[in-house]
Amino acid sequence: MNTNQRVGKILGELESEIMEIVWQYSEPVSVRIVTENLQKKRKIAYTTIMTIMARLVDKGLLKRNQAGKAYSYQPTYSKDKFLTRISRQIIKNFISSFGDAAIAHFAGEVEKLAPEKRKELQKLLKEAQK
Amino acid sequence: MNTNQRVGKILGELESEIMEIVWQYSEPVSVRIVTENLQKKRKIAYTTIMTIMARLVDKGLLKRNQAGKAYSYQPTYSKDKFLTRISRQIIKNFISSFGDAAIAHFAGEVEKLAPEKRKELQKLLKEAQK
DNA sequence: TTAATTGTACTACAATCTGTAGTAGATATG
DNA sequence: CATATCTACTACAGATTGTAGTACAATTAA
Repeated sequence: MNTNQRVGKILGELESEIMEIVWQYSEPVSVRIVTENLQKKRKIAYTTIMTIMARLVDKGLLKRNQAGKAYSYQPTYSKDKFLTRISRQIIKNFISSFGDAAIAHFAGEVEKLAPEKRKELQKLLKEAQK
Repeated sequence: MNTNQRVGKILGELESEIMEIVWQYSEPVSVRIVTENLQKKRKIAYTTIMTIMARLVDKGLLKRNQAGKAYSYQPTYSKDKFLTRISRQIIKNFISSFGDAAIAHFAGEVEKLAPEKRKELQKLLKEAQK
């Protein structure tokens, strides 16, 4: 099946990478810092990062504050909270595209892909049942 | 949070609609039939449907056979199988973007969104555990 | 058999998203 | 003041999706 390569993608590749870096810091970060991080891996222009970070601000995923001359950026949501929200959206979309039955597939697949998480999931389910 | 409107979308809106229609038929369908179905809801050109169905063939989601003059289209995968595959891809993408922890969120969210599926999920988990 | 209908192939185009980055102008620093 | 740094603005290409027209082929109706 050749659905596009971005099936179920939430953010662009670079957007995700940047978010990961930002989440790694407990302090607000500058474009400079993110750029340095990314340039360890590959050549990429400062202004590219800047553009993407501005877009992440537009999307509400980053907040920024003036910090002297430069801006400093912070995640709007903790990674945890973000993942929760995003999961919810994905699942909602999924259901709204393909109906309620869709959900069982998620459960099944989550399960298969992370057998080591099984106990954790069961705990979650049990708790929810209370 | 304002991530784009297509967060976690698998197919385009129209693409999904068309797939749903095709899945509804046990027989292969023509573009004509799908068009008639969709036109009950809104004005849309025959050629539009045709284009999209050709794209779905490209993506491997539909197969087509010559049926007299026209083509007839069939889903490559049952809806069930499709959902399974797609779920898997989404989850993989999710994990590859956000790491292993991501998975627990899915579980949690699946759970919250479909409390009535809880037993079903538990059954799934139990079976998988054998 | 010719004309109308129907179907497909091909082409096109706009909007959106993403990655990529340059340039200009402002500001801070030496 | 000169240089470095930072942001704002602009640009652009490729992919995806929705939208549909046109041209040509084939089938069917008159």
